[in-house]
Amino acid sequence: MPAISADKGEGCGCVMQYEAIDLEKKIRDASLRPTKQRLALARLLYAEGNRHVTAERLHAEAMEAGVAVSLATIYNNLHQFTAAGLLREVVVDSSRSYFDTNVAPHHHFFHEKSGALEDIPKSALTVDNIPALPAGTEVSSVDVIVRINDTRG
Amino acid sequence: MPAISADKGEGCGCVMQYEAIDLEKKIRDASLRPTKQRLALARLLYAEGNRHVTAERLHAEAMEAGVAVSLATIYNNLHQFTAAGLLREVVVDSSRSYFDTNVAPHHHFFHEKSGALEDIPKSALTVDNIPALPAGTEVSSVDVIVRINDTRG
DNA sequence: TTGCGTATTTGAATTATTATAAAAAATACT
DNA sequence: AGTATTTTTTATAATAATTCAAATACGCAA
Repeated sequence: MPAISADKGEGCGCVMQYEAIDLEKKIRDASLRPTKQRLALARLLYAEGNRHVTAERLHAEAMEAGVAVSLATIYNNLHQFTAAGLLREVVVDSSRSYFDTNVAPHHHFFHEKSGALEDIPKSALTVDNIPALPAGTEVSSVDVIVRINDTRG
Repeated sequence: MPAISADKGEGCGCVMQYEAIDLEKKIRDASLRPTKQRLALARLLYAEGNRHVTAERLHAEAMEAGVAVSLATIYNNLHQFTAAGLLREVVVDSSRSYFDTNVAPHHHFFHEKSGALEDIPKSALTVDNIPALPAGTEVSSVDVIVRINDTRG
């Protein structure tokens, strides 16, 4: 195996090169090692706009992209990214964890039937009059989930 | 074992009697049979004010109260009660399910460290300006979770 | 480059939950 | 009451999501 490999040979790679450097910096700044697996996952996560991903889904995408990573690695990295503020965990369904690449404060629509998540910008929704907190505590975050279903009637 | 037993012998039992009748009606109205186990669980759930319970916890309480119910029964009943509108499932932590005996619309404080849940009355908090929903969908519920932590600094 | 210490990866284990199938209990019918 | 029918319970197995700890690979210093 050559020290410097092209991974995916096709295309000019210019943009990928920029992305790669960008992502590598992102990872280094989080004091994580830019390993082949981690970079591949970062590429999948941050390639195009904001995403809501489950571990299972990311694993499938990695396999599909020809990167053989174990599920345990997926979980490790999702949690490390979350701890570093590169991802945010969204709890909507008690049976699985979703990770959101949008780490700015915002809320969510959750389509109960399909399991799909959609961002609601923070500015598009207001939460007011939060009552006094229990003594000795402070707000860590305010999560609003608007659960929606198909109209029927 | 006598046909009519007092279960817990101490005390006058008057209030318990009322409660028992009340709970039996509640269960019957949900088209469920008032079995010994189901009644015992209902008693534990609705004995005193609103509660937030996990399956594991309810099971422990049942055992402690001398009622031998299997974990499968706990899950069955929690789900049946939820389907009947007697309980509401609250998703705060993707690793376990909480069931809330308060089925009126309201929100929650969630203490991240201890895992404790506390109700916020619906009237004590306002959510406004929910943006337009995706086409063909309607709101099923709006859940607000105020995640809190111990003050430190 | 080589070797070392630590971060990372991964197969195996663990946990919460659900499914199954047979026995027990509750209700319905007569 | 006596019997049939249906619901419920439970032991056990199965599954899904997640975590653990041993083995590996990486990045750095010499």
